[in-house]
Amino acid sequence: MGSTIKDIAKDTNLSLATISKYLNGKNILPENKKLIEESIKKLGYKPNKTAQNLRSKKTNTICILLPFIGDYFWGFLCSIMEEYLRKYNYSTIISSYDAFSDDNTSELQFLLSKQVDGVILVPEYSGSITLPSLLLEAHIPFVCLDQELNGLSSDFVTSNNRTSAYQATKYFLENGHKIFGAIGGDLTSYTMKERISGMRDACREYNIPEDNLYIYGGDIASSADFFRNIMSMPNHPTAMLMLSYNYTLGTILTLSELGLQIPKDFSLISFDDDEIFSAFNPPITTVVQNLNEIGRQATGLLIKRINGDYELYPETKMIETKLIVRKSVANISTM
Amino acid sequence: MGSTIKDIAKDTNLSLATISKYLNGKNILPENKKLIEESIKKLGYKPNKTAQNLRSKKTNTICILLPFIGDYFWGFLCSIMEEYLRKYNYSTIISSYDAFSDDNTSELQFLLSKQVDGVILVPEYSGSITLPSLLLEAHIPFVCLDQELNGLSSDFVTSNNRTSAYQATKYFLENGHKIFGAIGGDLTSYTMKERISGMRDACREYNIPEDNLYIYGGDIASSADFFRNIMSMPNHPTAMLMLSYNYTLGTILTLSELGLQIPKDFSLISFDDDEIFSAFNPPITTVVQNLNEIGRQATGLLIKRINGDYELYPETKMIETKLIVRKSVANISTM
DNA sequence: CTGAAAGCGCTTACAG
DNA sequence: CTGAAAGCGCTTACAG
Repeated sequence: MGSTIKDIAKDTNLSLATISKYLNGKNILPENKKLIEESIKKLGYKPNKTAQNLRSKKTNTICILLPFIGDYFWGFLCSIMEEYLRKYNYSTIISSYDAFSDDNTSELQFLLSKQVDGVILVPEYSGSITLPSLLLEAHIPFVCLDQELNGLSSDFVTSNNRTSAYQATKYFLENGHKIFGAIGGDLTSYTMKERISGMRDACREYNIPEDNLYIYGGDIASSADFFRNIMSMPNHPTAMLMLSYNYTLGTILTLSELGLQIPKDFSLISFDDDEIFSAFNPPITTVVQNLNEIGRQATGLLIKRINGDYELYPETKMIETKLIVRKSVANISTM
Repeated sequence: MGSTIKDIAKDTNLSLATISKYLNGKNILPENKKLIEESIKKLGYKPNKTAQNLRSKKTNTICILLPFIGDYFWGFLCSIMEEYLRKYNYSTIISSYDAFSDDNTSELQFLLSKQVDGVILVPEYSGSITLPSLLLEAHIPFVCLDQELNGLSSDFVTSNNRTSAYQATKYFLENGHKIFGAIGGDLTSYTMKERISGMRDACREYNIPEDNLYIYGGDIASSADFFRNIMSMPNHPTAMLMLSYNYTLGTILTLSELGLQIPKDFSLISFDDDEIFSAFNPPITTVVQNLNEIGRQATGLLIKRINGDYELYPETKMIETKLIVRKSVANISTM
């Protein structure tokens, strides 16, 4: 079907080796280069990656390993990283793995048989280290995203969760809020712990007692119950930081159910932005992660490791977030 | 590093060919089979897929091609299809392409160089046929998902959009609603046109005049304006079908802003389900697509084509949806 | 059923 | 800079 390097060699009267050199950007005579290029065009030649991989023992393929693909947040990040990797001349396989299994050998088999050059790993939670341990043993370079691993040091790229929560909390404080809280999912995960630490940092700075901070972790329905309970207290919070997207939606609805208006009756900041938050009335103030930078740093670091550069290993890169101020936080300091 | 077929041959005193036959499930003597299996275990042998691919000219790789990966809906479906494909012994590459480009040759190059055996294609809109045309020319089997192509016949798997909208509308009608509508994004796309046809089918059946049907397509902010306008009319709709997830959230918030309660003051059905819809108060009635079945059918059909079976080509598979009745539709027939 | 040999399409030392 | 030769790890006819 397609033409091969042999056809080009025959057509140009050059050797296979010379064609190969051209393909790999090595030095050849300009006149030969021209000959080869014409021939490639004429014969519609395309290098066979499979053969290249077999010979060079490099697949130029990396795998993004997710606990479960069906998550909106990771989808965006995957496309960003894919684009960066393409620039490095790498192609990307996206696959999922079972983070709750004690035995990830089948996943390792997959990576090994695919001969991927490296892995970008998104841990489900900080404790899922069976797969990372296997990668380490198999000498497959990998970079962790988002969650730091417990008891296993590795390269690691994440948002500066602590600082971002600190900034959001500070914004509450500057607007006169003195009792507030946070709602989210699994609070034992690395990212959530960091965010809560950031809140406490700000409280300490402003001399806000621990008791003024209401923090809840659980599913959406139970967190709505928590929220209703807390709002029935006489000295209830005036503001809350939503630790992830879904909880923001839930809380907004609970508020409207209680007949409370944002920001007049209650202030809100949400982690992670979405088209819908700016379309809301009022538009919601959010903490946005710099996904592009996360993707850029993670891929860059991985390629560096693949190329054998283990300078500063293991390295942690914290990417700054941005507080997008819209209209969901009221200034109550004059009250 | 890893052991090869040669090592197994040496270790078992059998020939390369015999090992290969074992690997490919051909008949060999039971005693040899046992020998080989022991040796494989002992040496930790793993077949090198790259070499297998090069020789057999089959990569057992298919590519899911999305207009943009960062979409929640496709993420789920991708993981489902990946799982099915794994059962067929295929691995999956997920990649994105530019649906608005007139020139998709770089995407084709990518597929060609990766030597994928087939493609599952998600068109951005019905008119994006530059890439499908190239696939057709290159004799790469592909199956379209979700959107039917304009002016290019191909295998095609989608939800039964028309029937699902018909059923939702009928549910409105059975509950006494006589003026209603739909809100969604790009109404010129195949899926949206089908859904609107389904609504009209139901209206015709119940002798509801065209004028009682308010349909709007646009972004979330402008559709909120539309909704506010329409609700200020004296004879405003009592119910609406939300043609996609985001619009449901927007409309719920507009309603609460207007001080209207679901379902007492307004009824709602949403396309596509999400955890949050059942956590809402009241929980939202939704039309859910059978993603698992869509994934199963799409992968099954593609594998069939790859294996050269072109029976009934081009084939369209419409997957039934399900109306999940919760509490967002009021019965107003006694009013 | 088994094995010796050729070859998939390319890259990699090694001479020249 | 160029080319002849070997070989990456496997599969595929072909004899036996």
